[in-house]
Amino acid sequence: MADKQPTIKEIARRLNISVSTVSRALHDHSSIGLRTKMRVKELAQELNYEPNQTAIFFQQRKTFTIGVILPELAESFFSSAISGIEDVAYKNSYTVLLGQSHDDFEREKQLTESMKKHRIDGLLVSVSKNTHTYDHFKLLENAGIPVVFFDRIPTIPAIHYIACNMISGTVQAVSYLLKKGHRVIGMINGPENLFATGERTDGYIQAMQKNRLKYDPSLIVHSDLSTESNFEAMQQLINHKRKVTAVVAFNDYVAMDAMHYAALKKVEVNKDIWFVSYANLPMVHYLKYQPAASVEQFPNLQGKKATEMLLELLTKKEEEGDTSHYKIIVDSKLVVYNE
Amino acid sequence: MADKQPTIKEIARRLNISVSTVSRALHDHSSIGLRTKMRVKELAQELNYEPNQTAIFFQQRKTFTIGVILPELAESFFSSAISGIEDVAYKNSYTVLLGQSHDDFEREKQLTESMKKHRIDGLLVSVSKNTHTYDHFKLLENAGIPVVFFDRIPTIPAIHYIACNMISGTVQAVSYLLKKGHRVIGMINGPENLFATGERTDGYIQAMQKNRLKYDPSLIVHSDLSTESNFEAMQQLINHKRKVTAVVAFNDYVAMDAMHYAALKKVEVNKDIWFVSYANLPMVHYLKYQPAASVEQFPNLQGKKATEMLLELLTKKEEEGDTSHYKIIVDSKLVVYNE
DNA sequence: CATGCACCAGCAAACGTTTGCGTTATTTAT
DNA sequence: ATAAATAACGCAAACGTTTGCTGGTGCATG
Repeated sequence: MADKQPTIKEIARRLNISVSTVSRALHDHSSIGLRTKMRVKELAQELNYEPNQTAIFFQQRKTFTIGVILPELAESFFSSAISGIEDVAYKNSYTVLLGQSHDDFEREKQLTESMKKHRIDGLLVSVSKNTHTYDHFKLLENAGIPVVFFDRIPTIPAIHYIACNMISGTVQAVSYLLKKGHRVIGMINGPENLFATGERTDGYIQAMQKNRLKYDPSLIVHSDLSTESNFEAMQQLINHKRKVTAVVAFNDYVAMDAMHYAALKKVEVNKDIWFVSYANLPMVHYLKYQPAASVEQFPNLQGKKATEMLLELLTKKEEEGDTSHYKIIVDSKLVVYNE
Repeated sequence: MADKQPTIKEIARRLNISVSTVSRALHDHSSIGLRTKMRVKELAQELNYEPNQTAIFFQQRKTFTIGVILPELAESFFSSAISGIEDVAYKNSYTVLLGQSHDDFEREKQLTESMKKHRIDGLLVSVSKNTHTYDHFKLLENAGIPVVFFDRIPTIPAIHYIACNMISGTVQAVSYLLKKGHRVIGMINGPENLFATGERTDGYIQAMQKNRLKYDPSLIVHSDLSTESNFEAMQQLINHKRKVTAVVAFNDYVAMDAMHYAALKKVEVNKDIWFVSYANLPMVHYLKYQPAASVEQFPNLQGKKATEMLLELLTKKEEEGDTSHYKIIVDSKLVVYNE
């Protein structure tokens, strides 16, 4: 076992021809005679020759590998995304190098370093919650490695990104509730430093304006997304001086906690109070308390688009010069459950 | 921007010394004087030198990369597993190359090929449902690339693997139900060709024997895991000539379907009929109908252990000779929900 | 004063491929 | 027939590192 892998050299030696000829023969280069091509290919087959990719990577200064850094693989949003990423990469015979930051800024930095060393051709990243500086990404770009951000994108200019516009979905969500007759709509929003939090707020306000209703800031409460914090937020809404009959929750987990808390306080879900949330979960239908609708963020699609964007950048790069930045926004969309 | 990456050569040129000296200086080799070391390191720092890993990989015939092939990243079981894998790999400064087979045998083969070309140091794999031959893995091993199987393991000898023993958990599950007074316990099992299906059956039988009860094969029905099939299976159990008061479901999804179907048929869950399932899901607590208990399979742990095993094999390899095969079985464990 | 021994540093090969250019036959056009 | 074009292949450099071996100092030892 463990035979030495045959090399191009070996083939050349056996056939008494030069390595360059073998190489060209294997690549169907036009300057090699049909006879020799055949002989080379046959022997290659016979010896089970496989080109040494590491040698090729080295020689070509290209690895056909894209790095992916995201916060947490176990989160269903990201695992859907990576699934889409891998699919597109695979179809284009690229390979995926993986790293999770666990929302740790330092680890994110280390990962970018490590990936740079691995000479990835490009990077896909969804930044950690604690990322506050972006030099580590700039470093990659300066080294000619394009970076595409997805979903969690930094608030800096001159980057490529694809993100989901939470505003549209939020507008739809709030409008849906308004149409159902709700007038006092609460929102359990996320941590204030998150981009996605701001978008939800904007969407809420826009929807109110569109319907010529007054916006009451006290109806938007914030949670750090822990269960306790979610409970607390829900408590605030229940105790609000106005009677809140509907709640837009930051995501499904928050919604589940909120609904749970409401039930505890004898506020009946889908009777006294209604919920709309953002879809991270595939199995809302099996839940004890179901939100009436949920905003879909298309993680798989985002992953795919991001990868396509990156691959595009990789081919464009050869042609140089272009300094424009790609931005794609996919609209989120409200999915109303047929109760 | 896009400065040419400085090389060891460049440093040598600037310092008027040889490349070998620079290389050794950077590695703190004992045969280099302190003075030169300092000079080299300073300049390296200044130029922002980074060793070209692809060159090193090539030169050392080692990539510090492990491949991971699994069926479906979006499945929570596997995303937990990969999360554990990445963690251990990262801690040991290994890198993870990713591929999903989508339970497609051909794609699995292609992935192993691709990974072999990438010269991964080792492979972690959970085989696809349709994998019926294993030559593609043997090929890797013959090339000196160790393969460790996890969770979904082939039924062939002489392999390294880590798997979860479903028997123990199943015995616990059935025993639990027996202790609760149930005497007619149904089981919705999976496709018959799956290893995990057999183990569940075995566990069921063992538990019955242990309690000196007669085993009734007609109480075990099979599903292909689709919702329709799950419904059908549940129907069979409900219509069974004996009155089934408890059901062990293949996994949480199956359980959810089964419970849903039971409810539709006016068989009240956790009153007329009780469920135990296998935990793929983190949020059973939020479900409308909850199983009374669930068998934990520790995907994250399996991933970790598998990676540790692989890394161990990688270091052992240097010492050669050892042809033994590692096997680790982690026991599954029943988690009873405090209703 | 010669010998030996640390100590430092350089030379060159090697890893496996690709590719620009040069060389030799062979064919084609004039 | 002769120059010119073409076909088929080889030479050697290059990609960036590591590493075995060799060589040259300076210094203490015999």
